[in-house]
Amino acid sequence: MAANSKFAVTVHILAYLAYQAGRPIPSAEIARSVSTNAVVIRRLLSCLVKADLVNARKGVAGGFELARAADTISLLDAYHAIEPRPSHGMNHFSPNHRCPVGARIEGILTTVFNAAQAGMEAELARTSVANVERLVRGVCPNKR
Amino acid sequence: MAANSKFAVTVHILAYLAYQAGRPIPSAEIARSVSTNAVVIRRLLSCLVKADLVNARKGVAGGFELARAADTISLLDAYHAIEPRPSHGMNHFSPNHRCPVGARIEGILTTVFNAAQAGMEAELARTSVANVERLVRGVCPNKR
DNA sequence: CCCATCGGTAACCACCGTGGTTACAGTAGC
DNA sequence: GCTACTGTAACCACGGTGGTTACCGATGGG
Repeated sequence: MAANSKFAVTVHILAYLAYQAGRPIPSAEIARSVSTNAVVIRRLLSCLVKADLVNARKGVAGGFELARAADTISLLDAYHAIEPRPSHGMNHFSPNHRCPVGARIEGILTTVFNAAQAGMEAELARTSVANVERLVRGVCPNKR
Repeated sequence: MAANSKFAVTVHILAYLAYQAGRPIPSAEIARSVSTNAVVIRRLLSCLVKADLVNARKGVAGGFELARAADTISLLDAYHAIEPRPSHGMNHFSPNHRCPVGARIEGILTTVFNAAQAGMEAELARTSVANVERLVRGVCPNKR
């Protein structure tokens, strides 16, 4: 997954849990909706559980449920749950420090990337799982 | 490159061209500053030339130069030059359309991603190559 | 109890994007 | 024509990641 596919599937999962709220949903059922393997779903749900966005119940008739009301879970919460620290691709980048440009560019790029990231995250924060659910239901989008 | 490393190197290139303005810079010299191979640099510069951000001159004493003043080239211009259409990782994502959630989620995600992308791009647009060059020189950042 | 159902993970494979490298054709100036 | 460049193609190696199988542990119903 291009790092965004993970996020796309995650939002799909949360929307599904919101849409089918009221009972525990097994990973196999979500996998059918996403058209992928149940393990892929559980891998992502494992992150969501660790971030306290979702509760898991094992055993017969177990499954997953949203841990809070859908309108208190933003897509930014989901993003942070599965993408802990955006590496910005700077790992493969170690310029020549003997060059005046190479010596300073790293810090500058970090600042630029942080700003860009913040801009993106601000947008993600504006949409909640409840918003997505309403869109799925086809009713008024009602952003915010 | 994690898709951002390309961008990191691109900004480095542009900053270098601005810093060393006044003469054509061969790719080998930039490669030394970035600590990578000259072909990698030329690959990216090829995109920048196609986007009319940079001019290339072949032959002896040839090299690359900024095509416009550094303060008229934003980092967003650079981003668009090397990342034409952000696929959002949605290529690997084809949910089950027989499920009400799967049927609608794709369009919703596209909207969400576009908004997030717009937020990021708005931030990139706020910084010009001249800003980066000034930061490299260590003088007043003077954003915008 | 025991068994069916479910989450949680490890292990492995295949694929793809991409950085690095070599090679070579084309071009421009001396 | 020689030399110093760009512009690409071709190839390899590596890492990230989606897909799959397998197995352990937990839970609750009979």
